[in-house]
Amino acid sequence: MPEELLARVKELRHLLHKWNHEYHVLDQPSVSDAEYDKALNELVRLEEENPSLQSEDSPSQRVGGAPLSVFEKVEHTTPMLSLGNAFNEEDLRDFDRRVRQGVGNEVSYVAELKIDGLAVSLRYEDGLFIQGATRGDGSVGEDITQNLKTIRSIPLRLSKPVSIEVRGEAFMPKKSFISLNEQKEELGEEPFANPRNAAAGSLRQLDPKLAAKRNLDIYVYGIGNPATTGVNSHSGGLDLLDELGFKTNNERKKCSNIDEVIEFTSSWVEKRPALPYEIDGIVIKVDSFEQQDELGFTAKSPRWAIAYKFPAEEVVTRLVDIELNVGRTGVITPTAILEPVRVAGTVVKRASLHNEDLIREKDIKLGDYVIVKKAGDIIPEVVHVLLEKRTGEEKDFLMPTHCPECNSELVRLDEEVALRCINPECPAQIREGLIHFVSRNAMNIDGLGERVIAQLFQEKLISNVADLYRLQKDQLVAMERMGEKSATNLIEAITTSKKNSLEKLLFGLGIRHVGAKAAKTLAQHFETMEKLQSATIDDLVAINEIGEKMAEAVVTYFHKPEVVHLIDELKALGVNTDYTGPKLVNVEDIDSFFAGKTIVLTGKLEILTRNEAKEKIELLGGKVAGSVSKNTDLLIAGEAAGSKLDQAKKHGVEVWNEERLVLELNK
DNA sequence: TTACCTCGAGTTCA
DNA sequence: CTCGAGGTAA
Repeated sequence: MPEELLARVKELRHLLHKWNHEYHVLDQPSVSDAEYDKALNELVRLEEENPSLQSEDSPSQRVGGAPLSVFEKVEHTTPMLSLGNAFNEEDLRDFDRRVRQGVGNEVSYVAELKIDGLAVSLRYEDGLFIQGATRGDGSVGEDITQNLKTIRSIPLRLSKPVSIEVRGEAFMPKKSFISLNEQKEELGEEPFANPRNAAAGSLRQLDPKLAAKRNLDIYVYGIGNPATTGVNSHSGGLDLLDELGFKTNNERKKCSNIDEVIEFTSSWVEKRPALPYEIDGIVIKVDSFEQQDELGFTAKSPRWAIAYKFPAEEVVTRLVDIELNVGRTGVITPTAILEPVRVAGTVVKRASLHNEDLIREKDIKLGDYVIVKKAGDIIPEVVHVLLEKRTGEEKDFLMPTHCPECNSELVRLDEEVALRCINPECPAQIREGLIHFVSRNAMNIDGLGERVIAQLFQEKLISNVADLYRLQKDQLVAMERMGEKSATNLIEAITTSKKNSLEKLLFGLGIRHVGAKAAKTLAQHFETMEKLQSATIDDLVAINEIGEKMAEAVVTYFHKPEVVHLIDELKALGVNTDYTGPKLVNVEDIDSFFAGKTIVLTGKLEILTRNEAKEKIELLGGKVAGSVSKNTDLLIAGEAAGSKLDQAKKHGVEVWNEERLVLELNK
């Protein structure tokens, strides 16, 4: 290989990297577009002619590589959580109060624009972009590396060889959206509904060459593994991201109190339309990482951040009808059928009305003009009726007295708002139950959607969940819109689902009060269906997280003769009924001082954060409680311990200092 | 709840 | 080529 060639390729890459950064990140181009394109074309040509020169971080990657056949799943190293929402000033002040209660009054916040796009994660190793993924459910997303590489403001190589995972929001600028839709219309194609959908659609293309044409952009706003970077605050993290060559959003402000935050949010309500991209709110984060750690997380979101959402767009339309649906549990849900109307970027035709009380409370009549908005900008909601638009032609809506599907009498169980069909043979309930059984969190049978289930049920090919495992391929092929290929895939998916761990089956069965979480707890504790079937109420209540209601529901369920029969059938058909997930370690089996003990932390800890301490204790089988009682085994008293220390003395509880705790933890 | 992409089925036309 | 289903995102 001629040396000049190698040198030229290197030079081109260097120049293109530099120009790219100037243009897309700094917004200060030093060369014309034509010059850039010329260099890029030369590089692409040289690499094509000399395949040995190709490289993952070459700017030539921006034009899009070979099409993919599927998106691979990727597990995020640290989960991508969603944020809690604030809809008004009061919510923000509540948030501030909670934060200061946790970490004291010395708090600064960083307020940033919340870009309306798609959350993505970007992984770099030794400064090289190696993988990009969607958020997915927070822990597992899809690998969209090839498409993300076509976004010019994503650096393929960082200014320093660090290994880092960053998070950002990919979006389509308003301008690109408008011109893309103009192009589409010229070609006679359907335009995209809004920039966010356009961006999402672009990133879901299997062919990255198409994504490359879509002019997407990104703002990077966070680091997944900040502990490894040496920075100690969110604002420091953003500065680091700038330094590494990422594009961050400059419209951010460090605020020393909540009033400044509120002023920032309200100033953007007016400035929002003038931005070249869409935003749907403001994100507020506690700046200090130490304080973030101290605040920790709730089950679904960090306690140190919140998303302020701009007031939702409200639109007037007419409610033409109310439809009734029977759910899996027999609950009757009324749904408003609306005259189609555009709200917040999409056309809304229906909105759930939840129950009869809500209809009465809002005094909704058929034919009323109503205000509609999208709560959290996603779920449509009828806000209220426009009484002044009443003509007298409106009709009262009456809840039915009988099930719309099986015509049996509906009942309202005491203290419940819902009206229910309690006929266990109600076809609607059976059908919905089957749909639930195959759904993702339950048995997860791919290719079996609502429609196919409804069709199978209609044609009496299945009448309970065991029948699914009796289906034959030729029965499927005989159905409408079901060919050889689909049928094979479906049978395969059904067979695969037999191997599922017990909790999936338990959740799928749809026992009252047993959701995905409880199903897992039960499966972990009992490990086999037989043991669970013979459990008594006392056995169940003894388990943490299982209350009386749930215990009763479980016992009642397994005592029904038809359930016993169903489970026998499933077993005979080869469905696994054992727990096959990671083994739950029995607390008594842990060889640790903390096993089975209840520990309370108080005062200011110096070595560990409160959360770290809690996690470590729980890992060793201990339980961390909030206040001291006679059941407390041990109190860890940090600096300036207060009333809890007195309480402990009163109850004769053993007291340790933090050092002693750390020693024991590290044993 | 709606929009978007992808896939397979079924139809139409060369 | 069109249609409808499934899966994913917000």
